[in-house]
Amino acid sequence: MAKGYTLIIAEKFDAAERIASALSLDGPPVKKTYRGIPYFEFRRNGRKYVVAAAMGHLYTVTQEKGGRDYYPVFDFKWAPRHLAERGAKKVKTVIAAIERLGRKASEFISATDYDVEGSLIGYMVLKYACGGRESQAKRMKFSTLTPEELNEAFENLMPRLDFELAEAGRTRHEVDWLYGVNLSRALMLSVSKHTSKHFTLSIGRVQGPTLKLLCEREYEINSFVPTPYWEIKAEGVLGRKTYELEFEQGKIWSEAEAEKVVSACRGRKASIVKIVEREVKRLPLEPFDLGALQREAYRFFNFTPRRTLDIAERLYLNALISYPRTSSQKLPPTINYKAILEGLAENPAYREAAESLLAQEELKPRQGSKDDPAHPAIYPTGKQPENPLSKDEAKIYDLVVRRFLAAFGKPSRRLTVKVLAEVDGYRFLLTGRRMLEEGWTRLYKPYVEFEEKAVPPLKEGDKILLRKVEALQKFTEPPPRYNPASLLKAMEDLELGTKATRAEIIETLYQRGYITGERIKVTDIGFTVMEVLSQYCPSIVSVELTRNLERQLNAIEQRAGRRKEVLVEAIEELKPALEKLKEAEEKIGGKLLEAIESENFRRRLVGTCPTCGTGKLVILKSRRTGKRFIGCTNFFKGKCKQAFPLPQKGRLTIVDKPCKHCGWPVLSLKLPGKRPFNFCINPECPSKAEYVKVAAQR
DNA sequence: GCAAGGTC
Repeated sequence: MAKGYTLIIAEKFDAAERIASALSLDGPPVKKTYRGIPYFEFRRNGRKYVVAAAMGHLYTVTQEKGGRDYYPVFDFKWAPRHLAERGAKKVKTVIAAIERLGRKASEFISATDYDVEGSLIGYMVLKYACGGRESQAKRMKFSTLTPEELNEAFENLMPRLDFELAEAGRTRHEVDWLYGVNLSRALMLSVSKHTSKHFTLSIGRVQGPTLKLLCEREYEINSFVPTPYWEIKAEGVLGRKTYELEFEQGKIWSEAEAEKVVSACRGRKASIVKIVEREVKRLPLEPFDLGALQREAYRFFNFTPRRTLDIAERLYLNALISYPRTSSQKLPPTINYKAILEGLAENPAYREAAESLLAQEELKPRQGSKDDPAHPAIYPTGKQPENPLSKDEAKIYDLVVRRFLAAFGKPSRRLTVKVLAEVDGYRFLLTGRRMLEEGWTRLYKPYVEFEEKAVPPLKEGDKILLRKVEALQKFTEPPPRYNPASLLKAMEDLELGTKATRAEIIETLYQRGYITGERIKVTDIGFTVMEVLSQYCPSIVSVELTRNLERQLNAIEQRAGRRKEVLVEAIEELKPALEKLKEAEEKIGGKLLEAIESENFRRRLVGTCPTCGTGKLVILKSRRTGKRFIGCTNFFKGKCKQAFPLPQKGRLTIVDKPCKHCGWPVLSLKLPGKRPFNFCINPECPSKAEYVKVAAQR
């Protein structure tokens, strides 16, 4: 065997630690650091091994040369990430550490996640940080970071890197860069034709179709014509009891028809013609993948997907939960169910539930169908927190723990009863539901909602008096607006973005000013961007671009396609589109700037002035002092002097709903690292008196 | 000041 040691490259620090622990046969590996970057050493069968960790992608695609003020730009190169992106300082040290460790190594193994991006991470590290060792390196192939699998992968090393996967990954980066950078610049530079101020605009393979989804929903809502319909409700009396009945057919589309039913049934006796009892068994909910955790956290705590990911990341780094960026819904036995439950049982909040599960004959969790090449579903590790958790962390932790506990629960059983009452051929429905056996739902409380509805003690042949029968006019409603959680789900369903990037891409759309509000509305800027791209480069706003790219990457993985051809195709598509965009630059920029300015005004618009009643209250900046305040637009006409002071620091947004105490406009202040704070602009607002009182009592 | 994808 060659002199020197074998260097194993992992995708991230946590994986490096697990790999070293799993492969080290005699005793735990030794943790060392180089300039603060940790790595591991161990021996196995007499040979020395060093495990170093990348930090995700250490290399990225960037412009070959030149500035950012022109397009088209088709020349790119791969470079260390700290040279290409701001805020990637740590990457420099990580690369330096791997370079240093690689110098004395005689053999190399890539042990990054076995997928397109992981294979590329390993390939780039071996090529650029290890002095061109990509052709000599071997590959560990595993699907979870369990000791068994890692040992198996190590004993059966692939003799070479998975170049095909890496090649596909490289192509993905490059195509995204070509489309994203060129089209984003086309948008921005068109605006620069009209103003010296800078406005950041962007578009890309994922942003495009996501924005389109929102625009289409907005069109549906705007063009929606409410149609009237009637619902019939009846109040039935039998003995001393009254029951609420619904017309079995549901919606009635004509008033005359509704009236006919009412007059035919009101005051009549209906006979119970049928009673259907059904027992419904429900399995526990699937274990959490990231998207499901983000949706539940939005539903119960109103956390945005991004906030949930941040919190989950912290819990993971504190070793309280497993890796959160997973798309798996599976809990493999190797995570050791029993040990985790025993750990959780040490926490009084979970003791009873955990012990009841440990007392079961068998621990067999519900498994979902979704899987992930590198990680299991999200689960608690069973470790006790060393420091008290923040309020937000405690919420997400509790949700993860209870979901995990629930996965081991028995199915819930509930009874639904449908009673059909008939008069003159018209049928009414009476429903009830009752929990027979709580099963897993008891373990998932308070995150399950089940409303019991008394089951009527009726039998066939009973006569029930329809004392009151009413037709209620209603109107059909447009589809609801997306919120951050439902948009995330839509992206998942369309396979736009990845589990780790979806939340961030939604945030980007907000930051660019394309969308606004929790119930997401598309702004003028968003619509204009969509309009421009639909006209000049429709592929960028189409899900088909992603589908097509997936097909091409698959072909590359199968050695049936070539990276070069894919890039040429992308450039051939982009070139004419960019030329036309440039020709129309003047016009496009004018439209965009107009939209940006109207959106900027809308964002500063607080509401109608309560003092003069005609002016608008707007957030303004004093020319003299540079301080921001709220002023009335009638000030400039010399008609109104109303003004309110504002906090000078933090990001201000205007809240849709007026103050519930006084009805005045409410602003939201977001200071870095803090939660948004809402306040009403009325200095005399009763809520403030309350606040002052509470503060005084402290 | 531009993408999307890893990870912190």
